Amino acid sequence: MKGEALKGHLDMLLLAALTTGAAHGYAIITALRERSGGTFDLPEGTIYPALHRLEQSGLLWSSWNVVGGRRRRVYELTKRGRTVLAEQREAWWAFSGAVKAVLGSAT
Amino acid sequence: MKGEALKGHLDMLLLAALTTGAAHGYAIITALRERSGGTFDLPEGTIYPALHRLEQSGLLWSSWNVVGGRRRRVYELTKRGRTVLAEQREAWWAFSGAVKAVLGSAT
DNA sequence: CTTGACACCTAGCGTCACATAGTATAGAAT
DNA sequence: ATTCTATACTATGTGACGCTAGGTGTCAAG
Repeated sequence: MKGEALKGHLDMLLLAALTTGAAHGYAIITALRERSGGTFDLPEGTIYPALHRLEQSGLLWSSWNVVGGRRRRVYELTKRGRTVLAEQREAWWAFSGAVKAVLGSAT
Repeated sequence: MKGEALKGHLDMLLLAALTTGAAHGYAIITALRERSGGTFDLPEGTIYPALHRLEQSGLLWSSWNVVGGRRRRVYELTKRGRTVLAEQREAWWAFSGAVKAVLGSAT
């Protein structure tokens, strides 16, 4: 993973990572790394601001939670978050389909 | 198509559009629109600077050409352009595969 | 003689992933 | 005791780049 490939798709990935249930930032990083087979190994400076952005937009909500002396901010999808995720999923299929079409038109 | 979905993938699309042969900027816009079924309807302010960038990086070369009183700058892939395109293709498959994995892990 | 398709160019803007650095706890290692 | 690693979050700054918005000019059709 390099460059700006993620631009515009990160929000969708974060929302998608939360469909399986609430999670805190660090856990999301780990989950994305594992589910993507190591492709998405995102730095903290990428995901924390993104989570804040998503919460501010009303797509996530968070609550504090202390586990073993460590405080965690646990995020969960809002209803709007689910709706937006569905939209972004569709947009992703359109996008990736279009890319495939362009790439494939001259293999 | 909205947002920044294209970020980091535009170069690949432009290179891919030129695998079928030389073309000028305007024709590339049209080709991308058609091949993508209308999904990629890119403004001139997007593709012209991108083409300049690619030429400066040695992935394309261009020559002027006049057809019916209209001047066109015709672009063609360089050898390095083909190589880079191949790399970006692979990167795309890795990327889109990883996205699919994350999206799919909780349908 | 205006409209619209063709064909190119560039200055500047805004977004956003990422780098970087700092704070803090817990457990294991030395 | 101390250092290291993993966990966990915050804040600020930067740079790339797609896009907006403006400009130039040709040609055919109405």
